[in-house]
Amino acid sequence: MSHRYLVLGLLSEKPMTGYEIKKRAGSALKSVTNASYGTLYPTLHRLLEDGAVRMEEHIQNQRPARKVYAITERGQQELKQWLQQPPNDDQVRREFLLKLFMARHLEPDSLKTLLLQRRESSRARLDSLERLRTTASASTPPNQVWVTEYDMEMIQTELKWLDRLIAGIGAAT
Amino acid sequence: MSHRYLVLGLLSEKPMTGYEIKKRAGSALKSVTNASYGTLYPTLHRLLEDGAVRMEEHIQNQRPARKVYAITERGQQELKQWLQQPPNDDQVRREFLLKLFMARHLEPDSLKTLLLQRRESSRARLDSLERLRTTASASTPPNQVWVTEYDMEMIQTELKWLDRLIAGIGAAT
DNA sequence: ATGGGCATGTAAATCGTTACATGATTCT
DNA sequence: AGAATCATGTAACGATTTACATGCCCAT
Repeated sequence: MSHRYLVLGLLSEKPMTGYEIKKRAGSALKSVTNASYGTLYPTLHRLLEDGAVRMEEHIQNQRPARKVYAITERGQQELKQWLQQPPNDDQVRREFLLKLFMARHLEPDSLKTLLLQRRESSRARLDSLERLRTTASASTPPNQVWVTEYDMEMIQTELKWLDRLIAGIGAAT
Repeated sequence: MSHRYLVLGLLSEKPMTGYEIKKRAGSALKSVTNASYGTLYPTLHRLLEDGAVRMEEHIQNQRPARKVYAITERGQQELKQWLQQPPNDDQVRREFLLKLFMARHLEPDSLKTLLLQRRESSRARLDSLERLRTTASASTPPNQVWVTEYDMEMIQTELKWLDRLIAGIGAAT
């Protein structure tokens, strides 16, 4: 039940709506999880039941009310306790790598397409991280910057590796 | 249903038992998935039903029979078709990074422990990859080597990043 | 003798995605 | 005019883990 702590952690920064949590999870924490609304909203409801968060409804006309969630004392405590435990191992599911692993069943052209598309999306991700970084105010906690740096370095390493591969298969043709 | 293709792909190398598939998935393909027996065995049964694999039982005394699975023509075809499709995005769940992101709620000592333990397990993983690499026979397909190189470079990048962080928080004390 | 590796599997519970439903506002 | 963003949520389905069940063989 790790999304519980994702949500709790984001709310410990500042009160937010479900929608905002999703956005933030999808930018700064993209390498941590890919949670969808179908996970996030029920998690929020559960947290509310358990008294780990509190909710304030801001009614607007003709639109769904913004439900702003804030962490409670109980929630803070639960979060801190969870933080003490050693983290579980990373879980991954990488179809791209799996396909590469089986590339021997692939035409050279399809392989090249696979690699080029990966490079494209990695580049895009790197750009968005760069934007995130320059946007970050001076008040951004250093530990959050560390995570962004981690992501950027990983992607840069991947890009170099991709470029080498692409050059390699190009030469072999 | 991506484990279907993981299994199919491994069986396209050579016939194997469920147990062997698990081992191989846990070494060469650790960065692709962390499938457990509870996923792998039912996947194998399903594949058999669908005629994508065939099974041969090798009875031994006093032990469960080894069930050796091999890919069929149908399976080959299905695998190739899947390979043509563009891969889904990577899915990740990284508690370690999430905890780091929230490290402001953590005592300096706990933070240091978190980082040191991560370094330890990353080192172990790097060692096992190095062993995998030196063990790899000359007949190992190049694309499989690429995946191992990918993993190694990622982990090396992570280790450098970890060392920097650890030095940084050490200095701050 | 103790632990690790070999070797199979199932059932319950949880977890998560996808697709759907709804609709105003603001930017291009 | 059309696309994107804001904003909530549910239901059905599918995927996965965890825990359980069983037991021999081999090396230290």
